[in-house]
Amino acid sequence: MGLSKTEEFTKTQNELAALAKALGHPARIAIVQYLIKTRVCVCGDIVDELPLSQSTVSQHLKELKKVGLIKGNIEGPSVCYCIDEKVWNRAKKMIGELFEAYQTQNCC
Amino acid sequence: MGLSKTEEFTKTQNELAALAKALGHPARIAIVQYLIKTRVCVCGDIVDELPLSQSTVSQHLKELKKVGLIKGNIEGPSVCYCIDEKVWNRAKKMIGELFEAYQTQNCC
DNA sequence: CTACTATATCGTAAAATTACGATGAATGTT
DNA sequence: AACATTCATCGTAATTTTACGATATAGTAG
Repeated sequence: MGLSKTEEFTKTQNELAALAKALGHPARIAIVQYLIKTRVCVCGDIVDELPLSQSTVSQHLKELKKVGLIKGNIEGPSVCYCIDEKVWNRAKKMIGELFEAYQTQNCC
Repeated sequence: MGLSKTEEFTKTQNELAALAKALGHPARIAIVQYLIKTRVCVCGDIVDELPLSQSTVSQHLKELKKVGLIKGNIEGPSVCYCIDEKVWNRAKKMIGELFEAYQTQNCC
C-alpha cells in the first residue's frame, strides 16, 4: 500500500519518524551538513555542491522544509536557506532522548 | 527513478542516511521503543503491540536488522529481538555529532 | 510421525520516493 | 520593454516502500 498507518501510532512516534525520514537520504544529510558548515546559504550554492539536478535539489529542500528542519528566505532573485534553530533543537532533543533511553541490557 | 545515487555521496553521509531512514517509520520507532522498554523481546510480543499484521512487522524488523540497529536470536520456536548495543551507540554518536555540529548562527 | 506454534518469505497491489527535463513565476539587468 | 537569472512546480518514469494474505520453514509437543 505504501501508506503508513500514522493514526495508529502516538504523536511522538510519528514526529520522530517524520524527522528521521527527512534525514533519511544522503542528499538531505549533505544539505544540512552544508548549511551548518557555511554561513551563507543560497540555494544555487547547494545545487552546485550536490551531484543532482536543480529540480531534484529543490525537491529535497522541500522535504526538509516540510518537517521544519530548514527554512528559506527570499533574497532578491535567490533564496537563502538555513537551519531552523527551534525545530533543529527540538529534533536534537527528541532523537537524543530516544537514544539515551537505551541502557545496556544483557538480553539475548 | 526512485534510486538514490549513493555512490555520489560520502560514506558517512550514506551511513547517516541509512540509519535515519531505518528510523523513518512510526512502526520502527515503536519497535525500538518497545525493545528498550521491555527486557523481554520475543517477536510475537512486538506483533501484539503493533497495529500491523505479522508479516508487516516481520518486514519492519528486517529493515532494522539490515542497518544493524537490532539483532535477533533464535530461541526455540520463537526469536528474541533486541537492540544491538554496538550499532546503537555508533548511531547515537554519529547522529549526535550531526546535531551538535550546528551552532546558532544568525543567517537569513 | 503428526499437529501446532512462531516466524520468515513470497506474491501482489497501492502509494510514495527519487530523479530529471521542461515550464512557469518572480526578480534583477540592460 | 526585452532578456537573463534563480528557484519552484509540473509531468513523467523507474524504483522502493508499505501492507497484507498465503505459504513455507523450523522447532515443540503429543
